[in-house]
Amino acid sequence: MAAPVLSHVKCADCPIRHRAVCARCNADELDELDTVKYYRSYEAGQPIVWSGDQMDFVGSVVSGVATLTQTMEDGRTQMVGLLLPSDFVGRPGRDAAAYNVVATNTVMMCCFRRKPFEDLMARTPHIAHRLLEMTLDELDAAREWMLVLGRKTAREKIASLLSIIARRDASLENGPLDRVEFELPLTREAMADYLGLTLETVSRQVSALKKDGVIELEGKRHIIVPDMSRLMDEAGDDSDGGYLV
Amino acid sequence: MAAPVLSHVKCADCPIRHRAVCARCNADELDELDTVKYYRSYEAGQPIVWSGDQMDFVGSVVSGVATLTQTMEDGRTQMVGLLLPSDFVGRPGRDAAAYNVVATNTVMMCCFRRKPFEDLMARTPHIAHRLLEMTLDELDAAREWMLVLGRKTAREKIASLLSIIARRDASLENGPLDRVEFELPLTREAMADYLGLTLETVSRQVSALKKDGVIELEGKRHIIVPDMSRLMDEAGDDSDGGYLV
DNA sequence: CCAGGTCATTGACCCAGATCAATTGGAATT
DNA sequence: AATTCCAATTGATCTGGGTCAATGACCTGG
Repeated sequence: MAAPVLSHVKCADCPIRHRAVCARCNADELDELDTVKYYRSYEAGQPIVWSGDQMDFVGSVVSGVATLTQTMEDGRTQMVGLLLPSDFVGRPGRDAAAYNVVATNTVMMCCFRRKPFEDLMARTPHIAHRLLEMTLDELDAAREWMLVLGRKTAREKIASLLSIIARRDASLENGPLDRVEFELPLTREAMADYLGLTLETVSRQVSALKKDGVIELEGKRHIIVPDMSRLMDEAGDDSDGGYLV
Repeated sequence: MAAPVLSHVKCADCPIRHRAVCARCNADELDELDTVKYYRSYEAGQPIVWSGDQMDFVGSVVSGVATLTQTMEDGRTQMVGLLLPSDFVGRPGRDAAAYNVVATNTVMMCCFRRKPFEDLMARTPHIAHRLLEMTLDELDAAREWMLVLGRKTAREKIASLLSIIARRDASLENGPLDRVEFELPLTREAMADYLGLTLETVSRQVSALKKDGVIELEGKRHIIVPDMSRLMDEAGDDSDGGYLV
């Protein structure tokens, strides 16, 4: 996991360097943010924010993976976003969280108190502009996912999820795109919640993809994709973008 | 359909007064926009923009209804948004459209050429800020819809859709919230595409809701909801927001 | 007033994925 | 090595919604 390209960013302690927030910020602006910045880590399974809670910070994921979920009273839950390192958390201008954010493994967050962040945002067009950009990306991802949820078969859904994670992972290393290898950051149940399936169906379809040689498993979580284009075919994916919230 | 509250907006010709774009703009800014503004109407079924096309304008829907859809190569299609009067179309900063936008009936659009609009946006924080706000609303709507697509039954899906349209419509008139009456702006097929169902299932579930007295039909498109809270119950909806893209 | 077209309803049957239930396989604890 | 625990697999069965097909209900134009 080499450091991404984006540089000239002041937040020196963050390995990911706030790709999300700071890509176009200059040092002065970041100095200001540094004064209200803090780090916090969360254990696997621990809630980071809960739907309806007052949200007093925004920030980005430094390491680990967190999920964004929505729940009905009867317990049915749907994941609406997956937060990987460098992803931004929080909705400037809104004070209550709309979703549950839960750490799936040990998560390190780099947080800014919301008020100062919003003040800074109001004064520096760069940041506001960058945030709009990011929000549009998330919107695209959400809408791409609507197609997955509404119209794809279970097998295609699994392939779509694996393909998104693989591509996202592969963009960090930058080897050739045919063979990709990665650690699944989700339990079968979490995958099911993302895909609108049951965990049994997820398990069956993963086994089926393995039997058909589309993927290889090492243990239960380590996935090897011998041929990315094959996987993307299985996903029924014409998209080349590959966003992920 | 009385004119909404938002005022002090220069775009005099638009009945809806650009709630979306201009809520906080002052006259000077709007004068500038007026010089690059034009109107265009589209007939039922006519594409407004096509996925992948160069998008040279942004704008808002003045009247009529349009759909935002995504399609797979084999023809499966998923609606990812419904555009009602006052909704904004276009993604500032992106030059290619990501979805198909199609008029479902006669649609009047008020458009701004994209370049001048973006220039204005870069100079006036209000507009950028408002746009971020709107995009966050759309993101919430998309994510709410992910729950509908992933976890709700066919009956709940129909109830969710009717409830969203009814609430959106009812907020324009402002009678009591128990009895609501409105014209469905979608064919059964379009509803199916929104809900990730087939048109037959949509038809069956609409009939079922009618048989159970949750809704009444007058013709095929005119819906009467005698008791909104009943309908929202059927939708399994705890949300009070009721966003719609 | 009838012909043809579009949109919607309804029925009969089927299947992908849900549900219920038993088992396996590690990893951690004792 | 035995015990617990939890994630995951696998099997058997059921069902909600898909599929295929026929019919109805309006329109619009001739």
